[in-house]
Amino acid sequence: MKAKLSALVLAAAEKAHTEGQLPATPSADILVEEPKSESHGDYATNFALVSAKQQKMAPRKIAEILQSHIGDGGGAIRKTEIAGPGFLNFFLQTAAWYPTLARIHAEDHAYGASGVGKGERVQIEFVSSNPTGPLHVGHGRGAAVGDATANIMAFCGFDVQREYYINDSGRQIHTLGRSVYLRLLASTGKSVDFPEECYQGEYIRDLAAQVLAQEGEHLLDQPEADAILTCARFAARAIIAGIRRDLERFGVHFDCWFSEQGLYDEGKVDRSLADLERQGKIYRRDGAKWFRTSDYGDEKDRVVVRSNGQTTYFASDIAYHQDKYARGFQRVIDVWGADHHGYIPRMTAAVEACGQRRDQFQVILVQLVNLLRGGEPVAMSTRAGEFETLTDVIDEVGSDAARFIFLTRHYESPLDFDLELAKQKTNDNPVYYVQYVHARIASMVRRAADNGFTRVGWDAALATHLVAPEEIRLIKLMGRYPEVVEKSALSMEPHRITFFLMELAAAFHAYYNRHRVLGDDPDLSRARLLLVTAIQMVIRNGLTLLGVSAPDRM
RNA sequence: GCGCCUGUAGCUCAGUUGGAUAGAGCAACGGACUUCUAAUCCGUAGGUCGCAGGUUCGAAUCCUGCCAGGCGUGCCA
Repeated sequence: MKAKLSALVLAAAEKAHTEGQLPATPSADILVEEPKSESHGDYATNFALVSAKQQKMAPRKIAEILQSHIGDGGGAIRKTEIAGPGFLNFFLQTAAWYPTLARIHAEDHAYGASGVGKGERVQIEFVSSNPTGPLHVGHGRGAAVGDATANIMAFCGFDVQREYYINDSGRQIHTLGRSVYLRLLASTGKSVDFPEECYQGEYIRDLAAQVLAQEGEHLLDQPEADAILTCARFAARAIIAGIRRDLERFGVHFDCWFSEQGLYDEGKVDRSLADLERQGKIYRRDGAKWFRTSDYGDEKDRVVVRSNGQTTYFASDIAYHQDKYARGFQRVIDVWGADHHGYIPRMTAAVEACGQRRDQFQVILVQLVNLLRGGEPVAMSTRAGEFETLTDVIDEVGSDAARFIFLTRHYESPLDFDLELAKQKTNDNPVYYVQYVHARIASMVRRAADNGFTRVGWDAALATHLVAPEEIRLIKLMGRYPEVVEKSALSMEPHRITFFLMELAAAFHAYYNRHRVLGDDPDLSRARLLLVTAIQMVIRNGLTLLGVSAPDRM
């Protein structure tokens, strides 16, 4: 409808220009938008205001000329009105809204989908938590944001791959192995010092018991270095398996689990460093090797090989990102915790130095989660082992509530996650508010079937019974959904869909309380069933993109 | 010091990418269950959009400078 009006406005302006009423050729980017207030019509254009300078004419005068050429849009426009400084407002015929409803019924599960992504190959890498302990709530937010973004982009025609990068190499894996080994020694009765830098959580003791059960007593007779390596490999594998389980529970599936160690094993890190060194992008200083990231906008150069010969994480990250582009992704999106933001300039620099455009690398920086219980902060420290794990939170509040709450805020703002609030099945908790719409309508459909209203398909004649202002408002609102999804995909902001769903839910609940769907008039009842089942489809489609279920009963 | 993020109603947050009179939820107050699910709805009240300039027909939105909070700033990961 919006596009149709834009075309109409442009045609009118061109006609006026041809007839000599407008001096300049009208530019093509005509903006038609929905005014906030209904008194300003269903749609409005600011063409007259925007083009006043170009046309050298008063905005209201331009609007008048435009108005005289607009016509009735093939019967869709009831009236036009010039208002304020020069807006041209459109008031549509009631019947102009029915095609929107027809479209929802026709497209059903696909309503809201589009092809704006044009098949662009995009990779979204998210969570990528180090395999040294279970996922906590912060990772949950990254998982919800990454997964929903991937869903939404895929729905909009992007070719999306989800990836998890496993940091299974380097010092913290060694620390993990050492932590398990020391707990293992302690469990055999030896008195050992357990250093502060080791992982303190209870799960380390469990892993120690498991590795002992699998490897047997001879593990203790091995040289310490070998035993630690065994423990490290065992623990990392077990923790990754646990992470994978937690994510499955959370409804998150990855297409690819990518191993950092694999990059080393295949020589990709060495090759990448050698290439860059040959190109003069890496140099030696103070016994270390430095990458010239400052040539690409970073504030200073960064070490890739330390003077002790060990590579830094940055080195493998460079090789890793090169590998992503080598696999054919046109755009790479990394979802990181906000505490990594200092890493963005150097990673962007590295991507550019390796021959990609800056805009082919994007970072979604997810702000921190403050976990609360009844308003009181819950301590979260991995080292002290007293953190709330994601799986505990899912146990307590459920996957749906957790995912929805993670997506009720722009990812750039910090989030207070209150466990008590998330559990409440009241209107404090927006997830149930939205799901309730779906369940209520499902219940109505069941009731309708009992009363002999077999589920009716789309029927244009029947739809003309929908004339109440609330009904038109609902259709209009649903008509906006495809645009919301598209903007959500292009800006990578899933919360837009969450807020849209809450708005649609509010409009539905208000309608429900005011109008009876299943009443004495069979045609009216059938017409209203057409309306509410469309709402049900839109709610379900939106919840699905967010990774939240749409229940038939609550 | 420098960099990134944030600042909107008592609280938690939206704000259609520069539009008209800035919106929700919670909390407060007053109402609606003999009803298709009250996990709901209706109403009242609540604002110097951090502050000061600038850009223009028009600014919560863009630019500059301040103020406040969070995070970062390693040959750590």
